[in-house]
Amino acid sequence: MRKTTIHEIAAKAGVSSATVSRAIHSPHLLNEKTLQRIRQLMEDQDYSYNAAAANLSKGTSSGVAVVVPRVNSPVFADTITGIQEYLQSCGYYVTVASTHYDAAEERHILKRIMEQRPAGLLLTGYAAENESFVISLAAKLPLIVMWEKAIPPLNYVGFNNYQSTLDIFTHLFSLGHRRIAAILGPYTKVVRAKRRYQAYLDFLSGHGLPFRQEYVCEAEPTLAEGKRAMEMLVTLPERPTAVFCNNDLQAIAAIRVINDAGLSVPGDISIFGFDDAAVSQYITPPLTTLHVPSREIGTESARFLHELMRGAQSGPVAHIVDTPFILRNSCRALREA
Amino acid sequence: MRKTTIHEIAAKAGVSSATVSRAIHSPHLLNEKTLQRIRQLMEDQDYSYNAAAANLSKGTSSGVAVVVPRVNSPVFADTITGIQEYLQSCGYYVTVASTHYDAAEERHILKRIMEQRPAGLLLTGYAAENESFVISLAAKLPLIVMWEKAIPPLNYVGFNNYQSTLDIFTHLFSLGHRRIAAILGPYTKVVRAKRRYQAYLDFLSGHGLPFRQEYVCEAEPTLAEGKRAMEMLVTLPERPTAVFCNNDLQAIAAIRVINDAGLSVPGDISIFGFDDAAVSQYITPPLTTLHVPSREIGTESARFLHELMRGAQSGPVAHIVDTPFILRNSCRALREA
DNA sequence: AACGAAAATGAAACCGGTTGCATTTTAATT
DNA sequence: AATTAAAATGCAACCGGTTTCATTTTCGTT
Repeated sequence: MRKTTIHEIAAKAGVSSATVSRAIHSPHLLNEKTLQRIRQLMEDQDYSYNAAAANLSKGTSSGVAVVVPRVNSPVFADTITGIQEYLQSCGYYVTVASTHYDAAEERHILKRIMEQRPAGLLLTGYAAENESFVISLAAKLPLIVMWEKAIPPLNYVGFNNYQSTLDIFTHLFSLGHRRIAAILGPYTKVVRAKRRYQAYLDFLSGHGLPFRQEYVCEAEPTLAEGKRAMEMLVTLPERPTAVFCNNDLQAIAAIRVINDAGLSVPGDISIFGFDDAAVSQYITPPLTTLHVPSREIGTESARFLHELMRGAQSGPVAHIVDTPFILRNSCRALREA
Repeated sequence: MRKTTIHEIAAKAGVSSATVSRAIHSPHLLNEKTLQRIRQLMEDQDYSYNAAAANLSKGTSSGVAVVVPRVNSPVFADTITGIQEYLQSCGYYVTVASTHYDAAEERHILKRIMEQRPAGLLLTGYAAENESFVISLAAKLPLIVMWEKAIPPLNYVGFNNYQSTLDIFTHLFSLGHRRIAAILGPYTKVVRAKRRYQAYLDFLSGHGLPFRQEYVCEAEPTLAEGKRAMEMLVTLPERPTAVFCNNDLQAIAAIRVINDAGLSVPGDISIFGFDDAAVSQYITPPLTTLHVPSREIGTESARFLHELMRGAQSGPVAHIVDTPFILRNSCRALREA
């Protein structure tokens, strides 16, 4: 049951294995008849190219690894989709790994991935404490950080999480809101979330608003966690009039909780989401949110990575995607009672 | 900038490369001092294991390929998550490929994947015309079909799409509905969708209901397509009183369309979804649907695959997961006017 | 001290392509 | 027919681990 090799094909075709190798990769420089003969043989013998052998010989593979905190978040799923579709069409295959927002696991995963000698690496952020490690990786292979600005020499495709978040709070302020709560991501662990938290703090102090511990929730970007956080907020003696949610899933769950408490969105509480998940425009009320072009981040990252992998010596990639407000109906101006 | 190899480590440690190889995989059969010395050297020299070399030598890799129609469907994303988490913890890495519901692409992808000599293969269904090809693959490596019953000798973890769908229609019938429309998947292409379509046909004829072409929509399982389909249905002179949606995303979009048309769910039209996506319980009205344990399908498939890959000679895997109704508020009994 | 079994290690073939360079074949030109 | 450039193909070392079988070391026993 052993696999046929190019050597066997070569023997039967009366040529050398080099010629068979060329038949696969550079058919144009073979004699037409030889080529036909070899191809026929490969067909007959059910030949299957052995990528592992090629990888070893060439020192690299046609694999690209994507590292995300979790696979089943809508936004990362979109990003992965963008990457996957683009790279698959270029002949690369995409391996996905998840870190569960854990720095140690991230580091371990990255090491294991490097053993595969991938052609490129796509990271969704990275833990702060792994920064120097990531930089050392970037010296070894094409690498792009996604979803966040990264410091040189790292390439990135993302946006300014700090600024975007700040803009949202400022917007809520301009609508008259003063009691503004924030359901944030795991800011003690994730750089991206940390920046958003910082934006919240700076917003408060910048507008002379008091910091209230009970107005800030650290939650994973899931429906369940959004629910948990909102359940806490809605029972507060002094309820917030507006809540920033770190992602749309949390926002959707928050709306449900608010409704279940007999309150209305945006009547009693305004909700501002983050990401603009596909489903957000279909819910009731349609969600006001900030659009993050998750899929485009994937596609663009893949495109740049592809260029780097093909050896383009372009300067460092620093691509900032646009994140416009999507004003729908879950947020409105506060009318003074 | 060449990578350090075990041979270099061996030379510096004054041992043979075989010993270094053992230090990596079977440290217990090395002398303690030798082991320490080698490990120290690996650390100092920044040694990185070359998986490609190992793959070639061993004839297999520690990679598992997952083939899905599309990555960013919530249900497949869940399945992939389940797979990924399970297998990553077992030391495998997971490569994802998508077929876009295209048989030719599926076949092409599978061939390319086989070049990687993966340790196992996980398929989300497969195109009907590729069946014999898939069966031939199953003879070469551990392979499990997910989301659908498969015929021997194929292993599968899934459920009976035909029966589950039939149950839903029967349920709607028992609620008094007679004008029942169906937004189906791409049944001309996907086996899974084809079976559901057949269930619809059999339901109609089984209950003496007329087949109306305008009541059946072929649509991809996306929000946009669900919207398109429902927009068509809602303008029909004789509107359906209940609509089966092939997946929850379509159902969510359908509800929005109905609301926008000034009608209510379930007041005017009952909606029955499929999948029980995480978000479905959070929307308004909470969606009545059929729960598909997407993540569990992934986990179970991964578990079985893992067993097969470790050489367990268990009989064929035929695991049917439970798909209970989740009765929420988008569906109700028809009261005769 | 001698012996045998167990533990530790080495030698080298092997996995299946790749590729630079050499060589042969073919075709074009004078 | 001779010359030469171009096209086609071969040779063989190489990529970096793995693994079988043989050999050497170590160590407990008598």
